[in-house]
Amino acid sequence: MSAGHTAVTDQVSDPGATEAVEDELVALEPCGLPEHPDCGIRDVLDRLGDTWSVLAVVELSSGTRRSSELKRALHGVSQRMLTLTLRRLERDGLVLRTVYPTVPATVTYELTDRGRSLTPLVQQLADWSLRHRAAIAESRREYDRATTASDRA
Amino acid sequence: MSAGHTAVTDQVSDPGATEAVEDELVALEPCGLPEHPDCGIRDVLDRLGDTWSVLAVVELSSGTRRSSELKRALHGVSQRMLTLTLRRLERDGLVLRTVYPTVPATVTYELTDRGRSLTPLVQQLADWSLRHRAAIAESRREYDRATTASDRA
DNA sequence: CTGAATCCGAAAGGATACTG
DNA sequence: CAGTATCCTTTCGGATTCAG
Repeated sequence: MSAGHTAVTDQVSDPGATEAVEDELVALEPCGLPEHPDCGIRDVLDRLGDTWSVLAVVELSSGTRRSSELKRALHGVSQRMLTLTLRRLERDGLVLRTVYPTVPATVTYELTDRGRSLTPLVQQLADWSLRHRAAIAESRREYDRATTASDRA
Repeated sequence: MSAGHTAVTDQVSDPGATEAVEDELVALEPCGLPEHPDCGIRDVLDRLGDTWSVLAVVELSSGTRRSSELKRALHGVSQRMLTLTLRRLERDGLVLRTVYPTVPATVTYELTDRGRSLTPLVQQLADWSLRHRAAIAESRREYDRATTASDRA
């Protein structure tokens, strides 16, 4: 990155900057669990739900990346979904997008503080997935074998 | 669930029972990150991605639940999605389904060991979501306000 | 009570072609 | 290189209805 001079970061302002204390459990006043429909937990979880968000955060957790680098790291991602995913992460204040006014456009992405606060969780998810993916695949085969042939029990 | 005598659990067999060591980081040999397409991480993450799986796991983390109880706990869920969600979790070996041969059918769901190993992660996700949802909502408003009016910088 | 089946609208997401 | 727009297919997921 060095030579960037007039890079344009998509800093709209500084929303939610006062969230500061990242390591203090919230009170859960309105609703503590899924009992409530409009609780808003799903709004956030849905972001982790789409196909590429988690992988993008994992990749960005090791440092700033260019768009093309992310494209390669996320492998099967289409240009469209890459952009959409990063836009949503940026919109949520998890990722900072910086545009360098170079000849062939240069754009970098990096995690914000909020995004970094999510890193350990996302890393654990990736670890868990890797640790269990074989057993899960086996469970699925078993399940399918037991259900397709005859019906269950 | 006291009186159950001949309850039928959907035990197909015991696939992946030898995964045992739940607290040892995996080696990540084949591929450590999203670099690889057929790595299989997404197969697992996708399960966390759908709308109700995480919420179901959270609810089941506090104990065995009947179908109707889950239906109420997950609030807006439709009968169809409740069944689908639980079936997928069962297929992945995260949830155990038990049918009691009572007059009006009785079915309970509970986490398996594998499902329980996921509980802390899911709980952290829920916590994180609650802790940040306000700030994220604010970021979204800011972002939308800055982009709908004029185009970005 | 629990769940399977059908119908159908709404998204997610890939492929491609086109701009700066 | 980075991103937008369009098209098109697949899946998600709700509503309803029927069955054990």
